[in-house]
Amino acid sequence: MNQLPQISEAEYEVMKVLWNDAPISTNEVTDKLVKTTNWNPKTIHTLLKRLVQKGAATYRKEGRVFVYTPLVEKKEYLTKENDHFLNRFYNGKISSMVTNYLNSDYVSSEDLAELRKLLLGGQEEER
Amino acid sequence: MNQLPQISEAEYEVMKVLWNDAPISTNEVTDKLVKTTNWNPKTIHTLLKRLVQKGAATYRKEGRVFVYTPLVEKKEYLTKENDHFLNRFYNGKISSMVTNYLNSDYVSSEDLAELRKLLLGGQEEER
DNA sequence: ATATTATTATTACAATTGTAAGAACAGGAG
DNA sequence: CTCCTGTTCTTACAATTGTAATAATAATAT
Repeated sequence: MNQLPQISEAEYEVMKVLWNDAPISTNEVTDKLVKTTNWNPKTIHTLLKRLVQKGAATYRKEGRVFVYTPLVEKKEYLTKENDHFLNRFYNGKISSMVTNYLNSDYVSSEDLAELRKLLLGGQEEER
Repeated sequence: MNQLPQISEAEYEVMKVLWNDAPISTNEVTDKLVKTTNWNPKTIHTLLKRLVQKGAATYRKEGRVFVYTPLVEKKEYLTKENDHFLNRFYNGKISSMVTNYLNSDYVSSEDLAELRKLLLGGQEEER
């Protein structure tokens, strides 16, 4: 059924905007990303177009302007990327990743505390 | 000083062999990878060569054969990839990643149990 | 109606990657 | 010494990606 399209790193930044604010016009997307990146608006247009080609997003004409909506779900996409990452580097086990992290002096202690809370307390929050 | 080279996904599979078994000859690398992948030996040669070009590995002639050794450390490389991944998808927070995981019915319960143990018990193992 | 402007569409181009094939060369077999 | 063969070196080539520039078109202002 699905087979999520492959979304590049730059394209993913655009998807984040769509996920947050869709339906959103070309110009709005551009404005947002020009602030958070150093991309030329033309570049952003290209990325939007590629996302549509790939089936990751769609648009409708609203007046003379295009308004975009994502077609792939963020959660589904993240799950795919998680899997891929863990399989590639940690044999599919998130615990191995965490182990590496614990040994690397690169976790902030808040992050770590939060992790503990998650795993001890109720892990059934829906949001 | 460092600036780790960028190692592609296929190249990374080769690096794993080097990390495990270096110093290791072209043919040994090839044999191993031919078993675990569906790559042509020629492809593996290309990958080895690219790794050397990139400075991720080096070799010495041993008789008429090349023997390879990694130049980048696995742990260092993993740390870099972790960071990159977490920044890209989870705002740098491993706890966010775990949250996503907990909500995704894709963690095995053993993996989860292990994770709990890690975070509760002593996290000061060196190996 | 026409010129200007805003928007979308087409084209560009180098680097990286996956995936090898073919050429060159060096050592061992005869 | 010459040929075969195993090993390394050079070249290939399409897809994807980052990063746009230029062209076409539609709407607006005059």
